[in-house]
Amino acid sequence: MPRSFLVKKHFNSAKKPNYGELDNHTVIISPFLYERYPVSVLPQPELYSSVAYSPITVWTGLLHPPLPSDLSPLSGYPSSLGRVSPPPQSDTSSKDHSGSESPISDEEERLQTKLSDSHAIEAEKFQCSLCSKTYSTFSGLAKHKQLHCDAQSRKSFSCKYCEKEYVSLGALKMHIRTHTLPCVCKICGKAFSRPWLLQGHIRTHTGEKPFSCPHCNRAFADRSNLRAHLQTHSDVKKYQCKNCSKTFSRMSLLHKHEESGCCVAH
DNA sequence: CTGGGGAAGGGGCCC
DNA sequence: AGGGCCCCTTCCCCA
Repeated sequence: MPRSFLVKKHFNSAKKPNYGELDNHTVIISPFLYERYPVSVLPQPELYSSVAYSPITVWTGLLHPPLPSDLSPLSGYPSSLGRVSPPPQSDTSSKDHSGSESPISDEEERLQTKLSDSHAIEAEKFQCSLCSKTYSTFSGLAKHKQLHCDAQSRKSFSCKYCEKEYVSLGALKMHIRTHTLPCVCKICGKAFSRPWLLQGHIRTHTGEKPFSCPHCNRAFADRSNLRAHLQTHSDVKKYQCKNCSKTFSRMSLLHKHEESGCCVAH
């Protein structure tokens, strides 16, 4: 049964994924998750998709239409910042850059030499513009920036589907799941970004509510919802209006209160 | 209109 | 590195 209220309204649809393109991305959920569901509506084991979810599929062009070849996972390195983009096919070999071999490419080395010449004239020490650490040699500064400061201060991994950027490939992969939605409910076909989100969704089919309120008889399928419910038992709510000191059990309620004019009136 | 419940999204942390 | 989990937040619906 369609639950239209579950469909998030996207005010900026340009950034949202095309869910219709996700047919080939499925995830196998352990049958025990379905065990409480009536057998007649459960998918038979042989009907389970044999295409297990793999983050690798993000990069292998299973989406329709195929992704532009120039949008590699590491294509987000902003060359304008003087950082050399890693080879597109060597994303798993990034550790090589920290090995005993030269961690700096020829191109970057030339750039550093060029910069070194000009900087050496201006100062005896090489100072990191980000954390102010100083180094006696430019190579020392370059290594510091490559291994620490640059990587932490600049988001280097760009999403190929939207404008978001991340400091680590792992974070980017996590985010990309929100576009590819590889976890598909076999009961209703709804897709999710992570397996545990799907598990939580399956509880809406099974009716399982493992999180019980210690103060009343209510139970919840989601821990966060229980936490929000516990606020209703509290005399002093967690979220307080800074103007009238009224407290609310949820931030959304506080926001509603503020938008209703309390803050304007004061 | 307000408060609460249900469902879900997403970043961060830990193992 | 990847998966699981935690936590916070948001959205929608309903009483």
